[in-house]
Parts: sequence; C-alpha cells; structure tokens
Amino acid sequence: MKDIARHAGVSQSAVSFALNGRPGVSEGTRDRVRQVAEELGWRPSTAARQLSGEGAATVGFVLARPADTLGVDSFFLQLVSGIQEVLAERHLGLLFQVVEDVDDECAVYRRWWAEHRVDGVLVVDPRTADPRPDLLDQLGLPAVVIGGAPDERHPGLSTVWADDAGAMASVVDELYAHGHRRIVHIAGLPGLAHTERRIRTLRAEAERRSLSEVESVTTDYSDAEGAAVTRRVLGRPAPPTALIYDNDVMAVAGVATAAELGFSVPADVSVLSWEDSALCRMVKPWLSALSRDSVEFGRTAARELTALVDGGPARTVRVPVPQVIVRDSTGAARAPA
Amino acid sequence: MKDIARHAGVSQSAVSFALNGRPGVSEGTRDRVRQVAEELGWRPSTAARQLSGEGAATVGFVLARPADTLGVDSFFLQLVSGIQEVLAERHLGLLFQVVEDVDDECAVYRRWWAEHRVDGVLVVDPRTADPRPDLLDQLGLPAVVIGGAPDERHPGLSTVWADDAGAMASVVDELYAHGHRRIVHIAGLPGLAHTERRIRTLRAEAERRSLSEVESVTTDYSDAEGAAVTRRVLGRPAPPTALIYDNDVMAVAGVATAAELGFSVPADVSVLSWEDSALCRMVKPWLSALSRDSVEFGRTAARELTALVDGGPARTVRVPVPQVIVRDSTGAARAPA
DNA sequence: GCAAGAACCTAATGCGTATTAGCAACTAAT
DNA sequence: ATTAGTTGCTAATACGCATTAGGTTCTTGC
Repeated sequence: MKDIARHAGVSQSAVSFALNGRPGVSEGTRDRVRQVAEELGWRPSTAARQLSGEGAATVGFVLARPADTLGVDSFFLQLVSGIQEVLAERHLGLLFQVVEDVDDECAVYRRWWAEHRVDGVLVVDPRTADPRPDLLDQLGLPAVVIGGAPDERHPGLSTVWADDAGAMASVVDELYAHGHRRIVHIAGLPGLAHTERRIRTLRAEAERRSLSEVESVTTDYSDAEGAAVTRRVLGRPAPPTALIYDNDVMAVAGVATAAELGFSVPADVSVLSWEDSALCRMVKPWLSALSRDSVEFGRTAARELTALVDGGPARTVRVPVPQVIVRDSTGAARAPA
Repeated sequence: MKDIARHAGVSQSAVSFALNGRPGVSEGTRDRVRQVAEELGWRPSTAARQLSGEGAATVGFVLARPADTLGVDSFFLQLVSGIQEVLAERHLGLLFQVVEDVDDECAVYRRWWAEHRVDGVLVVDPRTADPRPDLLDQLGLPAVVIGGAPDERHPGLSTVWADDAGAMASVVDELYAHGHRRIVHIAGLPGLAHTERRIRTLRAEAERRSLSEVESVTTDYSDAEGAAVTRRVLGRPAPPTALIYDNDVMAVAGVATAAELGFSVPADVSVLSWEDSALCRMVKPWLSALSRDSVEFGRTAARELTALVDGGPARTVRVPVPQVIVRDSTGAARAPA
C-alpha cells in the first residue's frame, strides 16, 4: 500500500479509503488508486487485515479418521466441493486437517481458535456422547454440525441435518410392503449419531409391526466387514430377505458375497445401499440406493457457517430427506417355500 | 503476551525471549513466564507472527476438477492424509481448494501468494503444456509438483514422481511373456503428463517388439467411458487379449462390460488396473493392479515442500516404482484358435 | 466579506508479535 | 581501581492494514 500511495501521489490512508470503498476520497483519486493497485497486482495481506480487526477469512474442517479408513468414500469430497463453492464466493479459505480421533480433533480446534487461525469450523460425523459441541460452546468458536440431530443443549451451534429416521421409516415401509419380514441392517460405526438414529428407528419400526427378525449390526464401514457380516447372516437357517447397507462400499461387497453363497439378487435377497455413487452402477445388478445431494449439503452447511461468522443467529436447518433410487437390487421377497 | 508480561512482572520483550528460547532472560524468569503462559492458555497469533517476518505457517493444495468427477477416488484422500502427517508435526496448516480448471487454479495461486496466505503449494495432475510451473517460477512461490516427470526447465520447483514409464515397460514385458500380442490401454485424461508418459512408453515398447495391435485410448476416467471403450474394442473381429485401465473405476466397469459381452476374465481377456484400492477386491475376479503407496507419496511431497519453504534447494525425488499385485484378473493369453 | 460547513486529504495510532537498540548492575581482567 | 565485558532486563521499532482524529481548501449562506 505504501507503494501504491507513492505511485498515486497520495497518503496511505487515502489508498485504504479508496480501495475499501470508504468515503473521504474523490472519485478521481479512487479510480487512480484502483488502477495503480491493479497494475502493481496488489492484494491485501490477510495477516495484516486480521491483525486490524477483521477475521481470519478462513474456516476449518477436520476429518477424524484413521488413514486407512479414508479409502473409497465419495461423500466427503462432494461435501467439501459444495462447501468450497460457497466459500470461494466470499474468498474464504478452507483449512483442512486429517486426524486420528476425536480427541485430536478437539486439540486442533483449541489450537486453531487460540491462534486465531479460523473464524469458524465445520464439524462432521457427530457422535453420541460427543465432546465437541461442549468444547466449541465453551470456546465460543462458531461452528456448524453436519449430520447431527437438532441439539437444543447447544444453542450456539448451528446444525444441518438430514432426516435419517424418516428415511429409515419409509425404507422399512417399502420393504414391508414388498413382503420382507427378515431384514438385516449392516450399519456403520457404532457411536456415530446417525448410525444410532438409524438403528433406533429400525428397531422402533420393527416393533411397531411385531417383526422379530429385524436387526442392526455395526461395522467399520469397510468392504471386509460388510462382506463378513453378509456371509454370517446369509448363512443362517432362515436368512434375511433384505439387507440395508449403511454405505455403498459395504453394499457392493455384500452383493459379491451373496453371489458367492449362491444367493441371487434381488430374487433371493434384496440389497439397498444407504449411499449412492458411481459404485452402485458398477456392479451387476445395479444397486438401489438412498441418494442425497452431498454437494448441496455442503453448500448449505457453508452458508450457515458464514452466516454464523457474520454474527447471525445459530439455526437448525434440515436438508431434503434422502430419496430411494430404485434400481435392480431390490424387489419383492421370495414367497416362503 | 501483554497479560503474561503483567502477570509475570516483566516486559513483553522478556516474554517473547522466554517463550521463543532466545537468550537475554534468566532461566528462572523463563520458567515463570512459561508457566504463566500455560495457565493463560496462550498461543501466538499466527497473523501477528506472520506480520513480523515469519511465514504463513500454511501450505496450499488445489484440486482442479469439476465437482462430478470428484466421485470415487481413493488416491487423493490418501495423498492428503500422508501430506497431513508431515505437516502436522510442524504445525503447518493445509489450505485446500477445489476449482474447476487449471486457469482457476492459477488464479488461486496468484491470490494466495499475493495475500501471503501460504508459504508454498503442492501441485497435482501435471500436464503437458502446463501453465503452472511457469507461473510458480515467475511468482517465486515455492512448490512441489506431484507426479510429474523431472523438469529441468524449472529449477526452482521440486518434483516428486513415480516412474510410470518404467512400470509400463515392465507391465508390457510381463504381458508379452504371457503371450499377449493385442493390448489396449484405456488411458486417463489426455493432457495429463502421466497419461502421455504411459502412452508414449506403451507405443515404444510395442514398436520394439513389432506389435501392431497395441494402442492407447484416452478417456475421462469415468466408469461410463471405461465401459464404452471396453465394449468397442472387445467387439472387434480380433479383440485384444489384455486391457490396461488407468484407474480402478474404469477397470471395474471394464470387467463388468466384458462379462456382459460373454468374455471371461482372465481366460478370454486379462485386465489390469493402474490403481489399487478396495474396489479391486470388490469384484469377481479380483483385479490385478499396480499398487503404490499413496500415503507415503504424500509424506514425501510434504517433506520436500517443507524443505523448500525452509530455504532448501529444489530437488527431484523418485518414489518407488508401482508394483504389480497379481490377483485373479490376469493370466496367459488364450492360444490362437 | 466572513463564518459555517462540506469535501478531500494527511498524520497518527493500534492490532500482537519479533527484533534491535539501549541501559543498568554486576563480574572479570588489567 | 578502572576498564571491558557479560548478564538480564526494558524501551522502541517494524510488519501491513484499518481507523480515528486532525487539517486544509473549497463551497455555501447570510
């Protein structure tokens, strides 16, 4: 800015006024200053800006996953892609970090906030008994929880969520209508809030219909566990007629395993993936799946966070319920022999 | 720091000396200051630090991909995971951005550097006729190119690369030894440096052996194009006996397509994936694949970047050649009828 | 023709840290 | 006993920007 001032023959203050659209400088001078700034390729130093009161112009995103679990997962890249779209408009940066577990994640939040590195954070994979909302509340770090249930205990946090429970209920409705009575839900990580929500809802729906042979089994989301559980439950004397997998990776592994065991999909067993992706159309039969717009999910979350950072109120917004895309892996239950 | 100084009864300078391990303060005072800082939960403001000469303590990573291409790709998350491991040790942040194309990517580099937001960047997906190395050279922005060939035209840039050409040569060796004479390489995006390297090497190897029915076809890496190309080449009067796919997604799509067309893998046609992931073990037969350690790739790149940022010389380091993991999708060519 | 006000600009200050220069008290060497 | 050197600290300054308080000229109203 000193250089610009010199080139334009004015003071640094005038330059600041001119470039920030403040009054106190004539239009002629303003244009001249702008032009010089342009020529010099000037951009304000974020550090200096931040030091004089502005925010860090950055939001944080922490992914707490062991490196080897990071494998095939289209959800996060799409989510991030949507987040970026919104952040880019406002020239906000995204500080990204991968850590091992939630404790490390908390440590990262503490550090980021103490160092004034971020203006807010996006929190994913909310859990039951999650230490993060308390911490964020205590720190006063603006945050949007992605995928959690509405949480009235932390009025400072925004929440963006999809109605997993409603989706599960309608899935069960559908399966029941097609004659399915024995259903196994190959769930994701225990402890994740949405895993527990789905499990609870499934149990409730089963009880409502007095179905005794309906259950959920938790896994680590890996193809290996997906296959193992599939093998186990299909090996029973009265195997399930419908399998609900909490992600696409396990669903694909499950279909392969079913085929090995001589089960035909969907004639012998229906398969539904709770995550839609290219994967679902890469196996035969194509997998029916619950589809959500992850990119839009990210956009919504980012919008909420920017609103929060700008001093807006915390809100709880619901994104559309995931829709079942019926492909070739689901059908009516085989009539009992 | 003002608070710490007050609590400890010394000047701010003393606090700075004490906390940064500088001489000019007694051990007693140093300990006292440290303790007060600890109690107050003090962490230096990165903005202020940066303003007084330190770097931004951040490196940048731009992914230039349309949102819908981001789908199933394990490579990047693993790469980033490795990068993070190294950066976390030194408390460096990773500023991440997804953009549409290389031009946008260049704009991001300009802005980041002008705003002093990053100390260096990691560049992925190098291309033929890539504008980025020139730009980075011109800007003086420290950078590590990941996956490019050694580039003596830009001595300021570090390069971390795998020997694709060597890997392709050995793959052809292997296939030739097993009797394959008609080989189709379903390549990735034209314009990507490693795509072109593989294509060139394949052609050279074919010429060396006077094989006329060897070719490469470029694609957009999608399962759709992978399937389409597979369908086309297997429909020929003399279909290839070996298919090399530049990623796992296309390989899987290719196997499914081959099965549809009545080709048995590997009896009628061998399939090799140039990317290993859980996907390769999710289809039958399990796919033989070229495997590389993407996490270690990321670590290496991050290490080179930190060295560069610390003022070290630019280097060109080679990571181990990808190894062929032989599974069930490759075998001897069927003897000509 | 003079005061009041507006328009345009400059000077000065602060943000939180690192660093340099300076200063006092004490120690070692001549 | 005086000087030179060392130790342990404080004061002052810079970093790049935003902002607030001043200051000059120009215009307007009576």
